[in-house]
Amino acid sequence: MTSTSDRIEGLTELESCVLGVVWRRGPCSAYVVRLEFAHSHSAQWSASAGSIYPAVKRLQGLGLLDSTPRPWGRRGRTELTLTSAGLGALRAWIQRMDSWTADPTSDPVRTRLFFLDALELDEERRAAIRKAEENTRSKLESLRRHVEDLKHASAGVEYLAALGGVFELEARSRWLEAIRETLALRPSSE
Amino acid sequence: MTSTSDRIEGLTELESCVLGVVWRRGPCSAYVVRLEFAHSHSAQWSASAGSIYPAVKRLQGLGLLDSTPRPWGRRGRTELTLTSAGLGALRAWIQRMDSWTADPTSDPVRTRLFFLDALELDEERRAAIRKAEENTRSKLESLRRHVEDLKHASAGVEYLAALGGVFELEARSRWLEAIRETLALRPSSE
DNA sequence: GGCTCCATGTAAGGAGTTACATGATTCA
DNA sequence: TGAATCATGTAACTCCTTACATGGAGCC
Repeated sequence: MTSTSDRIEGLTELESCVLGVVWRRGPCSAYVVRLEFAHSHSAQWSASAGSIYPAVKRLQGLGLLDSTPRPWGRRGRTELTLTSAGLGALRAWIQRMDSWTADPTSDPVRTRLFFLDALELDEERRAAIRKAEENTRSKLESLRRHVEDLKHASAGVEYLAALGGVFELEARSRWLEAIRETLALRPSSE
Repeated sequence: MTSTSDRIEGLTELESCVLGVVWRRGPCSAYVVRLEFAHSHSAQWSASAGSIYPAVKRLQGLGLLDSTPRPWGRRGRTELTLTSAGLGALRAWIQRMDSWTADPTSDPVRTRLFFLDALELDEERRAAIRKAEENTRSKLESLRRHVEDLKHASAGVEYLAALGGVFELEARSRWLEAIRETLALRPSSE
């Protein structure tokens, strides 16, 4: 038996984020939600129409979002608003802060380095690490710019949250550096 | 047109990891691969039979894994080995180190805190952050133990890679602390 | 003999992806 | 008027999830 309240407690991350975006951007179209996801600096979601529109539909079905049609051209557009149940679901999602959320995230760089010894030559290993360091450095630069923008837009919690990404990438940088230095001490396989 | 080589370049993270586990554990059964995933400290995959066995089948179909039946009871069991194409695919996957891998990961804690202001009271916000800090601290403890074990097992690169998780959780800890302190300075909404 | 792991799957369902389709608006 | 962009979808497909089924091995 799956009740509606079970379903609401088990919203996917994407569904919950949609609620959050509608909460923040006030009444807005699904397209605006889509852009918000597209502008996010994380690689998790593609923000494809094929994920957002169905998610919005599901949330409407659960009574968490309302849609009110606004005249616009001949087709009109629909504005989404949070229902009070939707606001409740968003708050519950934040407050529940399930314990699994604190697990180390699955970092694709870490995943690859886990199997680094499968490469043949030390030089290849060093090259892989260098590439990871360069990628991380360049992402860090653009993320820092983005976070500065948020800061100056006095975006409050939005800025503080985004700062988490900077902390993460800085930590990854230091970790890669540590690995590079440790490997340099290791007897070479070449 | 989707050629076989396209498919091999586009292996999912899970498929590539399966190759990696078979590479590391030598000839082994799909069940061993499953356990390896189950013991992983990241929350990404459930290591369900329904994901591993089909993934192994796909990798066999692509010629990246070989399976050789070994007698065992009446049903026998199958041992998986990497083909040379499989080893090549694993190495290519590591070396490609696609640039998206360096994006900030999608951290569920960060995602939630992004919408922290949707909560009504400052006390609720503080409670949410405290919970995140406690969760992170407890995960960090068990992860540190696990990493120490790897170190003493002289697991080389395995240890260095796992260390990345520790760096990540430590960074999250510091970030949460910074947020908590910043919020304490903010004019209260209560 | 029964209970609990070990081990290997399958079936149904759901969510997200890519790719396509369509129409309206804006601007050069 | 043609191109680009805004805006809203749909269809097919793939992978992962949950839940179930099965069957042997080891142990009390």
